[in-house]
Amino acid sequence: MELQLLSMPQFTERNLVPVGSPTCGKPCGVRCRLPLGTPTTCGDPRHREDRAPDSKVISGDAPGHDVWFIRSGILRLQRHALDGRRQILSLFFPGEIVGFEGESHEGVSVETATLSGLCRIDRRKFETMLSEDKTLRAELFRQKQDQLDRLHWLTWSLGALGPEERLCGLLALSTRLMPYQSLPDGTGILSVQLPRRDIADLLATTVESISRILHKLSETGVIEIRDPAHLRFLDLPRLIELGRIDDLFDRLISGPAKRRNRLDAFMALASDSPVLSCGR
Amino acid sequence: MELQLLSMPQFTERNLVPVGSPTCGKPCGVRCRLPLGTPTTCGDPRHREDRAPDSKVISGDAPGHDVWFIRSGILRLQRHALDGRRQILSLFFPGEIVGFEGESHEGVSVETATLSGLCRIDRRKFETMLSEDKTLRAELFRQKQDQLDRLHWLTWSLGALGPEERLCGLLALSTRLMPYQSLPDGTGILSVQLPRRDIADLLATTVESISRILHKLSETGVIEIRDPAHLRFLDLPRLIELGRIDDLFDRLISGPAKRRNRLDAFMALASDSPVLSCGR
DNA sequence: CGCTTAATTGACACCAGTCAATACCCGTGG
DNA sequence: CCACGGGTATTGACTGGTGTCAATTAAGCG
Repeated sequence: MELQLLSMPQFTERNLVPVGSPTCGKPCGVRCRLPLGTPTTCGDPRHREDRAPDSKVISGDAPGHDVWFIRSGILRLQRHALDGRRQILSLFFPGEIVGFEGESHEGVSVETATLSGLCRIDRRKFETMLSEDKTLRAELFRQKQDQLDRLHWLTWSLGALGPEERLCGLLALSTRLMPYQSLPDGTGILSVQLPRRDIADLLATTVESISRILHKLSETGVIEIRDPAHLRFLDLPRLIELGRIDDLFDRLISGPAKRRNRLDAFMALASDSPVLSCGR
Repeated sequence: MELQLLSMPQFTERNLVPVGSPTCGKPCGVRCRLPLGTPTTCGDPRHREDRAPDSKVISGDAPGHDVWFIRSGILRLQRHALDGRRQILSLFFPGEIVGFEGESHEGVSVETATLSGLCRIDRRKFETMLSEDKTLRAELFRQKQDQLDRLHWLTWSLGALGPEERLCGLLALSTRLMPYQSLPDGTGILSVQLPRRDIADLLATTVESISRILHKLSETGVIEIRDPAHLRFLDLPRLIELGRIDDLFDRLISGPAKRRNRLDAFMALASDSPVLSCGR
């Protein structure tokens, strides 16, 4: 049972919003401005687990009888080939539920990409909750659709775009997925939460290419590299353009909220869903 | 309203199982051995539409207030770039429901890849059916999961494998997705339903590469090319190996059936679901 | 029997992955 | 305080696979 504590030396920096501006009052880790799902805090501390990066959550081989709720951090759904090649198929963000369906195939696994706060839920208990709570059912359905949307983007990118375009697209999307501070002058600073390796394996390219592209972008004046984990976006519109996500941008981000309305119409419920009182 | 009749000259051949062996009694078009979903025939002829290949079903721009049930044929979910590049994100098979959610983004569209028999369902009516029929809800959820599984395979392939491996994988999977006749000697004949162009755009490669790979495989003795639309698999295990889907193979195919059991447990219902009495 | 479209084959160039070496950051221990 | 060590990021040189372009063949249909 690998339960690990918070202070992992080499990652403290990565998980903070460092640039000097206290826009959000709280300690503001990954919680900051995340429109996906509802990063509810788990009430019962007994079910909470704080995980260091690269810690295994779902192994794929060992089915594992738990469902996970993400309180904070980013998880990755990945797949390894025998020769070591890895492809990240999807990322999971705070508020999302992982491990109930489809994440426990042979060969695929789920791990933490960053320092993460999870909440463990017993599978049977979760199924009971599902059968009783329409709101939760609707939420789960919604999340599944979100995952499909994101996967559609990734598939499109991998198939039709080059490495540079893909990276630009990801960067643009990251303004909504990771801590991003808009500055008065229209620029903004992104805290890159994912290590290079994960970015590379997500976009099906290499760390070398990532580096090259990033520096090329900085020479073009699109971004400014403060340090490897902090990028200043000088021209976000251009980034969106380069990433060919003009149309996808809104949908992929604001989708969840809009979609919920349509679903609620027939899947029942009225309240705005605190969603999970986790465990108990 | 582009309702077209069955006899499209240049595709008659492609849509038949031609090789001399009447294994399946009926006229046996795409209906033959399709484990995905339940290709129920639509009772009311008024809602039925037979579509020629490359006919638009969902435009993406014009929302379109219909949901579609696939009686026969294969549909493709695709996305175009401004410069003409196209990526096929997913295929839909008989028994599946299309157009309810997530297929009507900006930029993406759904078209018929082969001659197809559809059934048009009014969106509002469909929503009503959904709210009343637990079975249908469960089925829809199940299909969403199936699409995720298939998309996971595609994403994995695009990201981690080369064109040759991807094609081999697709071919292996096609034994369950398209008409495939197992012969006594262990070999089998696949009727390729998709035109080269669609295969290329699905696997993010070119028709030239497809051709080259196919002929290379025939020289290696893995397959035999009877004609462009009919391949004889001399060594299916090798094909599975080359496509790196050893583990995925079963799951991707038999998944739907198994999964249903788990879902039904809490999403209610007992019967084996005729699923849709379409329209009315 | 000629037309259009699809499929094949060949020649070529270039992008991006691979390998290898260096620079950088950070935490540790002397 | 500084030297060391491990990991990450960066940079450079090289090569091979694949896409691109163009031409040929084959097939299907009127």
